Amino acid sequence: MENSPRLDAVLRPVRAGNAFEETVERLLRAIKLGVVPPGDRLPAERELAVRLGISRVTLREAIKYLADAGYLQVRRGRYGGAFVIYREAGAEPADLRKAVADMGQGLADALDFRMAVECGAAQVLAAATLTTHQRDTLCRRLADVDGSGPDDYRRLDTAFHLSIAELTGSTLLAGACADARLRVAHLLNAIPILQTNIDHAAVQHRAIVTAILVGDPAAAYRAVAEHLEATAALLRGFLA
Amino acid sequence: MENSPRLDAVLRPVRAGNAFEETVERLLRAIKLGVVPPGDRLPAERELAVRLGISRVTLREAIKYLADAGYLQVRRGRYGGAFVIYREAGAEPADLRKAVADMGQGLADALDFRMAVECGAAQVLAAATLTTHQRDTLCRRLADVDGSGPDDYRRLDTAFHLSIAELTGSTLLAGACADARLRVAHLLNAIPILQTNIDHAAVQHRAIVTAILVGDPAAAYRAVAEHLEATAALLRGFLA
DNA sequence: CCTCATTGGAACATTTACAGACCATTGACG
DNA sequence: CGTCAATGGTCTGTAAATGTTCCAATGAGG
Repeated sequence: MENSPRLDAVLRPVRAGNAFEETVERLLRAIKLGVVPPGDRLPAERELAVRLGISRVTLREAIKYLADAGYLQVRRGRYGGAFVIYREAGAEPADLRKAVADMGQGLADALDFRMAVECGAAQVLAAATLTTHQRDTLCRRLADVDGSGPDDYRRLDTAFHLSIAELTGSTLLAGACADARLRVAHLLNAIPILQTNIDHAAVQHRAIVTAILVGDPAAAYRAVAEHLEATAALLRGFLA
Repeated sequence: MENSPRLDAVLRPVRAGNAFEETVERLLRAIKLGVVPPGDRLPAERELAVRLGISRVTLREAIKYLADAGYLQVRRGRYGGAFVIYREAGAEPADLRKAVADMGQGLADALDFRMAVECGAAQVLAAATLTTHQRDTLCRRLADVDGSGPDDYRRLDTAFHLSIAELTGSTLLAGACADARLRVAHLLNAIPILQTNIDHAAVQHRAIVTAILVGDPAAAYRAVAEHLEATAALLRGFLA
């Protein structure tokens, strides 16, 4: 019996890189996913270092790097901090084509991963008994997306999708969804935001929320799958 | 707009502990999952260190610890190595209760994660067009479990479940499923293997395979969810 | 019975990461 | 207009982890 695939899956690297690299990656994720919106600041260094479980020195190196790269602006003194100054630039179709090609095999991998993990999260949430607070949060996030302007759309759309995973209460699941989304985030950002797409997405978002509130996992799956398949098909098109 | 929950999900600790602790944990999981069956040996230190992305010194400390704890026997010279001498002892209900209590909040987290990710994987696979080879592999893994003896049951059951994720072709998804299963493996091992459960599981396994082969994601979800919910409910019972 | 490739064992210098203490700056608020 | 709390900036010593090199043991195969 071959057990090499499982061996590879289990005996994989213990750590993705050194502390500095992992920290940069983590902060970049928070920035690109809009967890900390442009103009806002990261938590204070001392607090953030504790959150991330690293030393302040290492954190500062990562912040320095991101400041040099143009993502953060650091200001001293009380009411200072590391402010997000990054804003997603609209990419050219040629750039998107190149980005898709660069991912190669990784694109299908990432899309499948995202599909599995977001569908799973929605179903888990639909199968759970929700508190009033959970229902309210979900509806509020939906309203946020619907009421957003062009500048905020991506960020609030991301917030909506991630909140589904977060509401399950599983940090592992939330982390997986955040990871999945980040892997395709730069591609999604390169797709122009058309009113048609927004309207279409709004209908699908509402279907997802309804299925979850009603407690229908099967409907939740169909709604999420349909929603994600739309963008996935668009991206896959660039591979042909 | 509150964004603290998303902030917690993304800005969480970069590393679970020091390299030594993480390595011990990783090896222990490989052993308890049966990825390296009793009597077999781990890969050579030099190779394993590369696989795990750590130094040989750190790996050796972890191996030393596991040898002292009675999981491994280390032999020198050519054809030597670190041999697995651990055999799953039927755990006392008290031990299981303690183990469940120790996981605390992490248990619900892990169970939800596993549910989401395994359901998602099965649905992705069911939605895909499968090659003959994929179908054969799936059926073979199912047959392996059905034809297994008490000693091999856990290991082959794990192999069956993981092969679903592997067959999607997404390494990210396979990794997530392996991770999910590893987190509850030691609890599952503590549950006695009853013929009733095996028979019940066999029916459910067959339902999962059928749903995937037929290409029915909804049925795949129901089958996997029902299968996982059985053990999840059992474990949750120890929290009450 | 010897050889030797392969394996674990041990020591070294170097790099990375950490913890903690202290300094410098800022701006809201009294 | 000064205070001072909260923030980033800097330094030092310590511990952890690494990379490298060499040594020691083993046993299948010649």
